[in-house]
This record gives sequence, C-alpha cells and structure tokens, in this order.
Amino acid sequence: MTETGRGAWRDLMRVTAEVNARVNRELQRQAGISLADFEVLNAIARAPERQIRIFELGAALGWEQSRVSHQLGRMQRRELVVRSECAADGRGTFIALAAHGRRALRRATAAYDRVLGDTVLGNLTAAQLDALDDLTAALQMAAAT
Amino acid sequence: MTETGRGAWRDLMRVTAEVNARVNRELQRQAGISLADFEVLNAIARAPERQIRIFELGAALGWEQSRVSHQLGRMQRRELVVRSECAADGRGTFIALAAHGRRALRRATAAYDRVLGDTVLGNLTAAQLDALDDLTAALQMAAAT
DNA sequence: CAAGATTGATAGATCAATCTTA
DNA sequence: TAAGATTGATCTATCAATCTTG
Repeated sequence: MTETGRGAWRDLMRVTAEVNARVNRELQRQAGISLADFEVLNAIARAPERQIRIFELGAALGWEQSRVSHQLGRMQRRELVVRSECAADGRGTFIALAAHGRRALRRATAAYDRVLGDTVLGNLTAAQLDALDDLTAALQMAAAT
Repeated sequence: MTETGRGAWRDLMRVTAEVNARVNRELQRQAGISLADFEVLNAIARAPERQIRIFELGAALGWEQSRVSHQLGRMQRRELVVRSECAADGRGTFIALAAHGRRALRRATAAYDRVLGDTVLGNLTAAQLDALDDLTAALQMAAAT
C-alpha cells in the first residue's frame, strides 16, 4: 500500500526470481531437468506408494490441471514418468517414476541441496530462518482470504 | 540443506507464486495487462524523462536482453510503448510510454495497490514487514555470492 | 450435471546465433 | 573486438473448450 511496502514486496519478488533462475540453471546443467520437472518428481517420490493421482499432484504443487497435464506429457515423452490406469475410478490416472526419472531425481536432489545451501540456507541465520517461516505463514493466511 | 530449511523455502516459493498468479489475474482483468507489462510500464514511468534505454530497462528489472526485446515487441504491437532512436549512440534505442500505455498504467497501478494491499501488505504487521526487508536483504547478499 | 483429465491456441521465457555500430 | 539490440527456435504457462466416466 505504502510506497515502502510496494518496494519491499517488489524487492523480495526480484531476489526470489533470481534464486529460482539460478536453481533452474543448475538443475538443468547438473541433472538435465528443470525446476518444474524436479518438483513433479519429488511429489511423486513423496507419495505413499511412489505413485500419485494426477489431481492430487496438482493439489500438492498448487498447479492447475491443464498445466499438470502438459507437463506430464512432456515428461513422459522424455521417459521421466509413466502413466497407469486407476482401477478404482475409470476417470483417473496414476503417474509414477520411470527408471530415468529415478536417476534424474537422485542427481537433481544433490544439485538442489548444493545450490540452495550455497545461495540461500547457508547464508541465513537461525533467526532469519524463523522469520522466513513466520512470514510464509502470514502470507498463507493472507492469501487464503 | 536440512529438510526443515528445504521445506521452508519451498513453502515460501509456493505462496509467492500464488500471490503473483493472483496479481497477474487481477491486472489482466482490471487493466488488460500482465504483471510483466506492468513492471515494464512502471520502470519507464520511474525513469528521469519518462524514457529509458533498453539495456537500462533490463538492468532495472533484472531481465536478460532478449527477454526485454521480445516483451517490448509484443507491447509495441499492442500500442503500450513506443521506440525511438538514441542520438548519442547509434546502437541504442529509447522506449517511452504510448498513450494507451499511460492509461493502462494508471488503471493497473490502482488494481495492483488494491490486490497487494488486500492479500499481502494489509495482513502483515509492522514487525513482519521489517522481517521481510531483513530477509530480502539477506537473500540479496547471499545471491550476490 | 460434476469430476478427472486432455487438447489446442496463445502468450511468455530461455538459449544460441546474428546484426550493427562504437 | 565488444556493446546494444534483435531474431528464430524451443520450451513453459495459461485459458477456454472438450471428452469421458461417476
């Protein structure tokens, strides 16, 4: 609202965009996948049976269905994931990691931890990490309105 | 690095993405332009003579040259900005607001302040705003490494 | 009809290659 | 040669429309 507030938000958006761009480049370089690919692979790996319904994946990432669908199409073409039918619901589809996806996820996780530790987490104090949590919580509250 | 840290960062990225998506939709709906358009128009309006060299625009926004060039091409086609030659440097180009760009900027600024105030700034305490500044500064420091 | 998912069109972002002038 | 800028190819994101099954 105030010029100060507007500027503070803009600065935060700018620096987070820079960090994301750097993470993206490093993942691409070290593991051959994008940050979006990495998030999808991670969400699958975290799921109970290492497989997940597509609408649940969308909910987990906060993505629209059509974005998920296009993304999975590209990832399946590159042999990162596989689709399989859902017996319980004829409309549904499961996705799981393909062999190449598992390998890419392993490499990407190492690269991600490296770059995020180097450029972000390693440079924040414990107090700043707490502030980050607090700020995130406040924003989630505010955005839910 | 720690699972806690990774999760905290992921949560922040997720909520900021949600806020940006909301801002984008509102700008599109209320002013007919995207957030990227808005940032460009704003940077021009803030410049000394309300005109700016293209490489300076890129520096101001933290964008690569080719992204700026494509963006300006689209914006010029929609009559939001105009290009003009630079007398002092034959390689250079100035851009300025077109009449339609000025109108869009006015509407967009009001919409932006509304949505950002409603979903972010209005819901943060003064202490949280200070923490936001502090965090941004720490990230800028870290990212500069 | 609603939910799960896909598709096609369009807009936006990224990369490498190119062109012109300093 | 390097700086300023553009272009074309490719990849991603968003929107509206569609298709199928519950």
